Amino acid sequence: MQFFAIFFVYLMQLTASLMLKRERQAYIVHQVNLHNKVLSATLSAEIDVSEDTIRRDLSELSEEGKLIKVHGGALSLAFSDITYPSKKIYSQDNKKIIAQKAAALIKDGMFVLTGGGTTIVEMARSLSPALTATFITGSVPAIVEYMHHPNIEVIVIGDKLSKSSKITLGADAINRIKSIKPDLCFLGINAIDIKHGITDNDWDVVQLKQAMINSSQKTVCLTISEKLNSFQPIEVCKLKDIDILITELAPDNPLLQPYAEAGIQVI
Amino acid sequence: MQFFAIFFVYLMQLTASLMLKRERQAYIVHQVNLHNKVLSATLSAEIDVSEDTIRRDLSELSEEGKLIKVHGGALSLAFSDITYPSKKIYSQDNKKIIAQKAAALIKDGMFVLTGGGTTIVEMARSLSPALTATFITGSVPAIVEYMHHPNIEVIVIGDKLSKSSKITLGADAINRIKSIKPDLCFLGINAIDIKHGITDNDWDVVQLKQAMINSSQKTVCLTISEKLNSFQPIEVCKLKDIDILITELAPDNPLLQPYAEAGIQVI
DNA sequence: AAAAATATTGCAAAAAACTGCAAAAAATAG
DNA sequence: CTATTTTTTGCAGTTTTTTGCAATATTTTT
Repeated sequence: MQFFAIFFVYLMQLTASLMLKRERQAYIVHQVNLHNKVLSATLSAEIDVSEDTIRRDLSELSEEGKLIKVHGGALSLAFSDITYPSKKIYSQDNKKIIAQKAAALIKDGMFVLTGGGTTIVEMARSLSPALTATFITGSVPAIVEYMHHPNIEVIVIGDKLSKSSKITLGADAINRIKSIKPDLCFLGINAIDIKHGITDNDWDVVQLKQAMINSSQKTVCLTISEKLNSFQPIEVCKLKDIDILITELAPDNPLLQPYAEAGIQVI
Repeated sequence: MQFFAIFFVYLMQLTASLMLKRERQAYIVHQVNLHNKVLSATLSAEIDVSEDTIRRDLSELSEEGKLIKVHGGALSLAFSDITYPSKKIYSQDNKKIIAQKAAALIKDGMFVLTGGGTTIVEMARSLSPALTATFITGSVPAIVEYMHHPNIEVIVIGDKLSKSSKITLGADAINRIKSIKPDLCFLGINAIDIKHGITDNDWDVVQLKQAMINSSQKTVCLTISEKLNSFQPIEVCKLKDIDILITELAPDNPLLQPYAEAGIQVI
């Protein structure tokens, strides 16, 4: 405890004694880049100056484009609006990578069951025009994509259309899925995690996904790596129930090792 | 010693609970993009703020176009973006006229069965946004239109998708149609004529149309006047089996008189 | 049609930002 | 080294922003 006391006093002296404006601002920029955010109150306490001074510093640094000033403090440029669109495109690219890996699994003559979601639609777009296979789905955007393909057959799963997810949901859809035995099932997933398995946030969607997994010979899950190690309220299935996991990452990425060790083929 | 305890607690609070507004909003956007939907209640618990604050955040983000605010939470844009073909086939004003006459027949709470074809799609576009009804169809373009309507429910008839006609066709579709009793059935027709009744040129489509007509309380046929008094190889049904005929012409047009005399209500 | 959940609105308290100003510190010139 | 100018800083009063609460609508569900 004494050590802490000494340490603390040392810190105080360091910060309090000599801090020129330049020095102080450099410190602030450093903190922002380190923690992605700073609070005026914290800085004011850390360096021993009034909040007014901190505010003036933040204003200047903001003018210089070194950080983003917000009510109560400042954020790193990483939060900038500029980052958002590019991040979105980035995510779109990732989905393309996933889509291509997934499309490569489909061979001529296969029966393929697919769910909904943007990743699945992307996969539909990535299919080779020469592919001849049968796709079964209740996802309207996917149907539209498949419809434009020259050689694949499309079986529509009917039922009540969910406007939010744009797929058909209900007992009818589930029954129909139970009556088929596709070779492959592609599922865009919302959350996956070693402990909870695959999870989602919509009861009806979960019912359908469970039926899809049960009917299929092999289940392939598609997800961007951001969704790895996250979970949601409702369990879809255990990890052992899926066969293949596809992300935009290289299969040997450390993030994926736990899943590989759980017996899932990671692509 | 006590001072340190207080100091640490202070720090923890700063980092754990206090979240700058912008930061919080960035987190919300991230969550929405990741999981396609968020609930106000969940967010309020996750970040430790009142639901009012979350709602205000969602409103602002919604204004900025970063997500779609809905009752209880918000949805990702990506999901709603997927389908907006918006290819305005300002084909014929005639079809618009027909569409409007047809749309006027549909009252709140009705169950409506519709076929495929451009006229039906045009009708879907002419529906009042306030209309609350249930539409049943196997036509993909129609489904896409209905999906964009705020208040109608959509039941999709599943089966094998015919790429030429963009509707589902087959025994399954027919069976499903047999199991329902819609108030109205709208049929875009290919040929009508006093002697042969309603005729078409695709065997499977005819099977389906027959099932639709048999199931429905009332059958409404839509056609541009060009198709009047023409016929095709396969009979769909007799004139007496349909109830209402809609064309772009005024009801008292001489061309339509034979049909009126045959007992059909001409609009 | 009633009950539950969610939204909206107005309001008040707290936090933060801004304003003008004066004192202190630093820089500059003589 | 001193006097003057400039910059920086803190302070007090005022304004704006943010947030939560309560009362009231509205929507969704049963």
